[in-house]
Amino acid sequence: MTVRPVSIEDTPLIDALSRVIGRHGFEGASLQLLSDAAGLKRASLYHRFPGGKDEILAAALDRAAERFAVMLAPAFDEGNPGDRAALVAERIDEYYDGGQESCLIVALTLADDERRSMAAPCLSAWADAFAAIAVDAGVAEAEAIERGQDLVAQLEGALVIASSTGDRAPFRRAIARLARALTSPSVL
Amino acid sequence: MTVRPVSIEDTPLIDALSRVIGRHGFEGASLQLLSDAAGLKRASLYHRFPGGKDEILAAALDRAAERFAVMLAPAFDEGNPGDRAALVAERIDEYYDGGQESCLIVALTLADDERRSMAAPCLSAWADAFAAIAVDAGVAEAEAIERGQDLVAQLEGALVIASSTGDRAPFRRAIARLARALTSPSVL
DNA sequence: GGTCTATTACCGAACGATCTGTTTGTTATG
DNA sequence: CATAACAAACAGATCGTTCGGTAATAGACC
Repeated sequence: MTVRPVSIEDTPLIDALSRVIGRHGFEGASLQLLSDAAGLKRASLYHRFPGGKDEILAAALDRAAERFAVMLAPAFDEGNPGDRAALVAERIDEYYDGGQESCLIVALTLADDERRSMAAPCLSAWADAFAAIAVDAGVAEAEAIERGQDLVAQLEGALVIASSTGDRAPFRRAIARLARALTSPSVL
Repeated sequence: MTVRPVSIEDTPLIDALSRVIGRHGFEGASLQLLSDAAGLKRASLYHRFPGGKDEILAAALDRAAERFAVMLAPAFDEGNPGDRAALVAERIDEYYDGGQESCLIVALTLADDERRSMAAPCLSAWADAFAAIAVDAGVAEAEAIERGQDLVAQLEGALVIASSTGDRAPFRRAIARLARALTSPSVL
């Protein structure tokens, strides 16, 4: 077996690159910015990702899907729906660092149609996880699905506001309300 | 007085340019794309906007502020808060074409820090207008402000979802719920 | 242990292409 | 005659990408 004297491991590397794409968008994330954030020269990035920017984006999306799966896992566990919702809310808060972190999904909104649709599965998984909790809390399925979507929208919008104005209060409120909004028997 | 044989008037020109910036972001909106959307060659765009892309962005933001003022005007009228909210909701729905239109504010989220902050006043005006309606409906001021922000987040997030997945249902629901959410005496 | 070789990560330098920003001159319109 | 629009080109920067070379390590062989 060969030994690889890497200067930065794959996981933190991809996380750093994801942050740049999330903050500047796919087109705005120039190799210069990516290189700076990674601590690797442009040519070295091509050694890690021979497919160029597209492969970097694919890696970022794979990593996002992986992190989303962990983040949303409690939604599909057994147990009290309220507790599961609270745990998911806590992990979402961690993932987005209390609203400071920008969202890769939002960033891809400004890319080509092809790349824009790459984020859709993440969004669906998110809404589905919320809906699963609501269903377990006794909410009718049709309404549970709507609530899931709407609460994802609430969080995404709060992230946009945080990015634009720096005000993280809407995100904090959305996180704080999440469990109640998912499990409440009445309308949202 | 001079005569100006323009091929496209300022207002529709700026609207077309705004759409391009909203869809591709400021960096992604190359002069090629802007030129195509405007039906004017690059050199002609420089004739209309001698300051280049920055002047185009400034014009787009001025126009957005103007359209926002019209859209939100009923919030500061007199009369039934519920009716005013419904009227504002209708105009928001028009502005974003039922969720099809992408939001310039979201697009600027991915720009430089300087340009990113340019969208903040629009966002504040929006939330303030919502808050004004809620206050007139008898909601305590502190909660009214929060509701305003949260409902803006709901709408922005719904626009993100529409951009990503093409599903405009969350936006439609947010519009439909707006008046009730603003004027309801209970919590959101 | 010492030496060779293969493999790997990384980097410097350059490539062609595209972008922004601008200029000059021409055509067309009112 | 003034203005709008265009064609064509320019420099300079930056884009994504490729190629060749360097340093460092691992295993093989003596």
